Amino acid sequence: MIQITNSLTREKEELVPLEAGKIRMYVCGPTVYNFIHIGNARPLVFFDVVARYLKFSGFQVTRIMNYTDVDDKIIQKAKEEGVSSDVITQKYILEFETDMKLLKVEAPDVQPKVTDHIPEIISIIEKLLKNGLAYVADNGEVFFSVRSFPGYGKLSGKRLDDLLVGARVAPDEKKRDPLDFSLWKPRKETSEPSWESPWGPGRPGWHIECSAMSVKYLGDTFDIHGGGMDLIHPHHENEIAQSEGASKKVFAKYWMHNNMLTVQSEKMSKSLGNIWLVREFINRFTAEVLKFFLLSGHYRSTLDFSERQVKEHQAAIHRIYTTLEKVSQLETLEIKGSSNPTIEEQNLSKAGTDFSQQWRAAMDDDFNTAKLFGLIFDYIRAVNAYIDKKGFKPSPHTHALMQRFTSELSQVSQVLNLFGENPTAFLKELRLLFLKERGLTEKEILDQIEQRIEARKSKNFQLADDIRSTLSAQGIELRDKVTGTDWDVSFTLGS
RNA sequence: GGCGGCAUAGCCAAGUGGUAAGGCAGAGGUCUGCAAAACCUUUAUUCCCCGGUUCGAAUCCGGGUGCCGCCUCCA
Repeated sequence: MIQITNSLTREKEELVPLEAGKIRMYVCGPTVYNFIHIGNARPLVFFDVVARYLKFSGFQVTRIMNYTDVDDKIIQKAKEEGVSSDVITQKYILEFETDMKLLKVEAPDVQPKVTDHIPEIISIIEKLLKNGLAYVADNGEVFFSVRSFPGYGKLSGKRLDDLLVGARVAPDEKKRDPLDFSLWKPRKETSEPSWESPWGPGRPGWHIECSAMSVKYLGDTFDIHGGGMDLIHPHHENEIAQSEGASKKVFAKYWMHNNMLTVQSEKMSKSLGNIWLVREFINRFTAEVLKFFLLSGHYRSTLDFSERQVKEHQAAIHRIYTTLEKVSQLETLEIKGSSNPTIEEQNLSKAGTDFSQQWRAAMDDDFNTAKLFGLIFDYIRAVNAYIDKKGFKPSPHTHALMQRFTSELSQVSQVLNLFGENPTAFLKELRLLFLKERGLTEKEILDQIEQRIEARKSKNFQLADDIRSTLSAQGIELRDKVTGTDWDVSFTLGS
């Protein structure tokens, strides 16, 4: 049984699909006028995981995420750059797709654009007018009449009279009530994108697009609507008013909202200027580290970003991949014969059984990825304890135990979209990125290692140790093995 | 002013009535020429404060304090 916290009821509820075996979900997508930052990536990564887990649990999932490609900000940016809005939106849709690929996040089933759905939008507005929930102002602007919709405020818990006191509601003499919001905006300048409508040339308001596109692809009522918590009011509240006002049916059954990413306790946002672009982060630290970070806390909690946290997560993910690499080497080694499993082997087998059951339970419980991470580390410790026990020799059971581990992790990987890289290649990438961060080259390190090998041959341990400690101070750790000296990086140095 | 969220170790973080997961950092040990990785042990008598309910509360209730978000574009 999967439970999700429904923002609408503020309760954790059992997920019961409207249609057996199927889940239809809609998540608000980007306004395409800029590069996305890692705060924007949180819902992209999280709702991808939601969809993946639902599929993993046997549901057929349809997921829609829109592109908002008509908007004041786009028009403004187009003006600034002296180009048409299309130029801006086409560019940033491509950039968004690039970022999604860098993140290795699966694309939703449909990514509709507002500009391709003007007839649908007009048709909803007409329904709202017919139902007495909207009105046309003298200049051709169409407004939604908030006070005519009795359920207004049910998602955000806000009351209309309280909102008025907020004093930040823009006064506008065309509106019958200051809280009414725009469904259709008349064209101001011919250079603006506009479409013909029964109310003259113009363009849709912000909220109506999501109502029109969700209904088109998912029907009047669908299962899950997701987005960031900052969209609850007014965006999602208005979507409910429009959709339910037009169809007279329940809009979305479950509302899921991810919390914000903060920097020093302040929301990461374009307006505050404290952003890290997705591509910058990935180029420096990999998509794995970003996704690990974004899923390391529960989705309903704020997540604070700092460079220190990045290092800690790098160290954590390095630990996971180091174990995966060790295991992959043992996994190929099959020993024939028979023997009774040792106590260690029985324990590891049980750890696998526990893990298999517990990680699903964690995900069933409102997608608790943070708890799942804890379980992974438990399992990893059990595996390391077995492999690295003094005097360890592979037995006829080793192969199966390692395969079990790999197969459990690969199932988790399917769901979290993490830990699926080739361990050796990924660890190498981490090492090289680490060197790049610090302006070091692999050759410098290999040269140092050569010198140290010479020093050790001549029993000059003083020099050998000096080389080691110099490298160590730079975050490079040397490992002497029978086969030679390897090097690796230490992420939390200096923190 | 209204609505909502959060407060758990040095840092991050899970945990919604049964006696504090996990990661990072720290300490001691095993291993090692010295190290590293890995493992073992250890690090919060206590979960912002004050009351209450209960055999029992980080978890429920009441009252404070602090931080954040939304009410304007924001994921």
